[in-house]
Amino acid sequence: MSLRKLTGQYHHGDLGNALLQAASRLLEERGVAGFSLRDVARIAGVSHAAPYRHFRDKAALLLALSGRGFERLRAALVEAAAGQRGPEQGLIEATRAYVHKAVQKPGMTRLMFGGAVAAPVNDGHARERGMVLEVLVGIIREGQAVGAFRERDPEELALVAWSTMHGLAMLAVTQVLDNRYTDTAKLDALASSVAGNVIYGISRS
Amino acid sequence: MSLRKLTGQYHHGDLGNALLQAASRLLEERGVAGFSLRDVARIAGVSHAAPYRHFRDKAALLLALSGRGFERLRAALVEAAAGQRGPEQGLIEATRAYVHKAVQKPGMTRLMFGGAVAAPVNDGHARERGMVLEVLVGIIREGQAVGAFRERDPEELALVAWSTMHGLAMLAVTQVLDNRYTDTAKLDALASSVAGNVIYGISRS
DNA sequence: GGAACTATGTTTACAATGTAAACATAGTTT
DNA sequence: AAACTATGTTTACATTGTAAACATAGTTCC
Repeated sequence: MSLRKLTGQYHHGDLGNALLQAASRLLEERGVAGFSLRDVARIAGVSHAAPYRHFRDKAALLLALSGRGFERLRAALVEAAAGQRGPEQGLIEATRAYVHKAVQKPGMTRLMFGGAVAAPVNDGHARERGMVLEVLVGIIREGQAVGAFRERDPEELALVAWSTMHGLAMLAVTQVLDNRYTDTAKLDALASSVAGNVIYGISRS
Repeated sequence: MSLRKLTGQYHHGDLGNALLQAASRLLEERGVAGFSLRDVARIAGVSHAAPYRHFRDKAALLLALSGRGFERLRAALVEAAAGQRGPEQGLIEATRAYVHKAVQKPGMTRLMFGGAVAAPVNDGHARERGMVLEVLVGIIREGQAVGAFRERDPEELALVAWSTMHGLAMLAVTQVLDNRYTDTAKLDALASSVAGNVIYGISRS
């Protein structure tokens, strides 16, 4: 394919990505509920049936989109945890990043974890989710190696950590934390606090 | 109104509740995504427009439904925590109940926390949600009174607990805990473990 | 006891959506 | 350049949410 036709002619050039980008925007603007394929096509400036050349159906597009979400989440965790003093600090930073990312893209978060879309989106990404967990397992293992964390099944400890950060993130996204924690700074502080609590729990002695 | 006409005549007798019940069933069977008002009406055996005499629109029905969900969740927590040895055990039981209830009714859980439906459902129930939190705050306060839990803002500690149980519940519902924890007993054990960890964290000394 | 009133259902109608099918056009390959 | 393939567009249709007009059953008031 040639370079993108900026003149917007018959062939778009890179519609697949353009659609995903438009979908991402729409997702944040109107939420999972008010999300329509035809609007995505409209935003991308193509006919309403054009998306079907790139995605089998609506669910497939959303599946692809949430796939990106998982990958980015994983990357954010890795980046946050990397280069910290120790595993404890790494876990705290990961928690903050997790919550921050969720709140920053609530539409995406709901798509990924809300179960708003039919089966394919929920069942898919088993591997991607596994990779998110792997990051946490890695941190736990590190902590155990240094003698900071309790010696128990690393995956179970990782699930404890994941549950906590995930729960806070979801509560925040679902606006359960009304008023008091809408402020980013306060939410961030709460995230640290929550992470600290996990660490207390899984620490040795 | 007279007793319900079992003959299923023109006037149903108690359509409002029948609709909610049908909706609940449909929600679990097809998920939030494949949920249609017309199907609800079909199940209830009335015309597709009949629901509009009881709910302003689809969102209103779902709002009412999730309202019930919150109330039942609250009740389940209270019941689980009541009559336990101490606040610690109470918190553990509450956590188990929370996760259990979520997994038992995944459709409802997704409705309540998934953000799958437009604004009204998400923004509504601020009070109901607050009442769920209140139960946890109560347990925390109790624990502090007995000297078991650390002296910090009870609401913050309650949020720590809520985050953890909520996170585990959501991960389970979203089927992130593949294979290993699909077994109810194993999930239950994980819930206890997770609760135990929270308690370690918020315990005194 | 019937007449007006109100609550509750039904039918009809319509716009938006997801998706399939037939058609069109542009790049690519031979 | 001719055939092929990938990528868009149009047209068509079933499903949905919802409004409007109509129908019927309970209720209330004389």
